[in-house]
Amino acid sequence: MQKPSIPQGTRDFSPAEVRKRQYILGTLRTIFELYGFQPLETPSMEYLTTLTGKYGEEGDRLIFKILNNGLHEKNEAGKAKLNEEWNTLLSKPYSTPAVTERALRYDLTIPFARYVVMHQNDLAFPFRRYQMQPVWRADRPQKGRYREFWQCDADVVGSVSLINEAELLCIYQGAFQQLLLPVCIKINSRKLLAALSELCGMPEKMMDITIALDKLDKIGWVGVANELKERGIAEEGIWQIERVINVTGNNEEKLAAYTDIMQHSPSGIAGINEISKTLAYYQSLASAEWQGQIMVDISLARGLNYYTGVIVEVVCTHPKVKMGSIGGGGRYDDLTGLFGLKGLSGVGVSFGIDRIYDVIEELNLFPEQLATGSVAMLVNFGGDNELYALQLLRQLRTAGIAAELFPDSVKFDKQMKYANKRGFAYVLLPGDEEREKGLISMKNYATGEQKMVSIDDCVTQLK
RNA sequence: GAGAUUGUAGCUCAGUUGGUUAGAGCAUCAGAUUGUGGUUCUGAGGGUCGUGGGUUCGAACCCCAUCAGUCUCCCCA
Repeated sequence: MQKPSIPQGTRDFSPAEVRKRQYILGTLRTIFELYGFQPLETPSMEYLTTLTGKYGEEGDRLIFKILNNGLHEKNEAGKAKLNEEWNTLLSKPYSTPAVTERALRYDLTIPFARYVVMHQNDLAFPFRRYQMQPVWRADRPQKGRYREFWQCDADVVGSVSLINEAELLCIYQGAFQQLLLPVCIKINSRKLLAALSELCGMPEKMMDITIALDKLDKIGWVGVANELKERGIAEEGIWQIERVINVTGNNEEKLAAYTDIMQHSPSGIAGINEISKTLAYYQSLASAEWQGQIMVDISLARGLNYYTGVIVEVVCTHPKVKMGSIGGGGRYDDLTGLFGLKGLSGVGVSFGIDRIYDVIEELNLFPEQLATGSVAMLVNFGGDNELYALQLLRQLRTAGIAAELFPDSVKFDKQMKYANKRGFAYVLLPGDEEREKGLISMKNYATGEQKMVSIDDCVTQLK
């Protein structure tokens, strides 16, 4: 007999975990709907050609590929070709259509772009959608990183207004407010990062500067300066970057200082305007009760290289929590251009629900009542009592009370132990005496108190 | 792609310099108790010590290989 196990980087979600996850997903869904976003689902698999080349060289390697079916059914000519391609395949990191032409979804953004292009005639732009589905990556799993995990995205395409950015900030605020998580939303613009590399006189080094800068809160300025040096940035450039990093103050003060430093850079000024306009819209739309702060942070970079405008990232500020970002997003111009639909700009945010789950769990902020299933269990006393129990069960369910009958007429204490483990609020005892009198004994399982009541009273009390 | 570390009962783990028949707790099942759970008590079942070689009179323990898990770096969510 083989020992059962599940593939590396995948997880089972037990009932209590599913409930907690659904609590998070449900909260997000309610918010998305409140802001007028529409639900979208796309297939678990896409054509490999849809996905390759969209996530960079590293990304291509991490796409889960699906072996073609019917490989064994090929005719002789097919077999020869397959043999040849198989050998090529083994010597190279990528695949060939003879062996694989489908792959598991790597994220939700590219399938969304594909969907928008395919359905452009049916959609009303600006189109806002939210999507909550699993994605797969053939990465080496480690703490908090899985090969199968869920993403929760909300995006708007077909509008360049910064009102969208402001609305997405509000979605973050509203969602984390409801989930009781204290957060800080960092905001930056890719245009500012571009301006920064201009300031160094090395616009072509933007990626290097961005990657190094992103590590600021992890390795500190000295570490970043070293990395910049290694990546070939001149002393003069590093000095310029340090000058910008050293700017402190509230958002207005920071933006004013950046304006001063970058006054000769058109993209710098554009980035600053973008951020301040977004914040202005946000002020008008924001609710006074939201606790989370929004902070301009020029060291914020975000990994994906398709962002072109405002970028944001959410971190939990609770002192007990040592966790990276729990959400992020930004604007990407021309995402659909890859599939032939030019000039459509989009902006979106993503919630890292596995991390959000871990944080809520650590802070013990899941609502208590999530853990319950059925309210009551009926003990099975067998014989005529079984039929009596079934009638009662029907009445309870008709009244909307979640209840279940122990299906086997086994020893009493076994049924009671089962009830205890399941954590029912009440156990109902339809035995000989109750049946003859047309009553029911109900036992409160928390207090141990038990009484015999009419069936109507029982239904009323459980409601 | 690089590195560290761990594989012993369903689960969590002991197991001494290599030495009889490999242990504990939890879980399961049975009984004390055929209409009263959580706390008790008694007993039982359950292991090819990840796999394959090697060293040895003798290997869970030492050596080699291999597979798998976990973690770190890279990168990312």
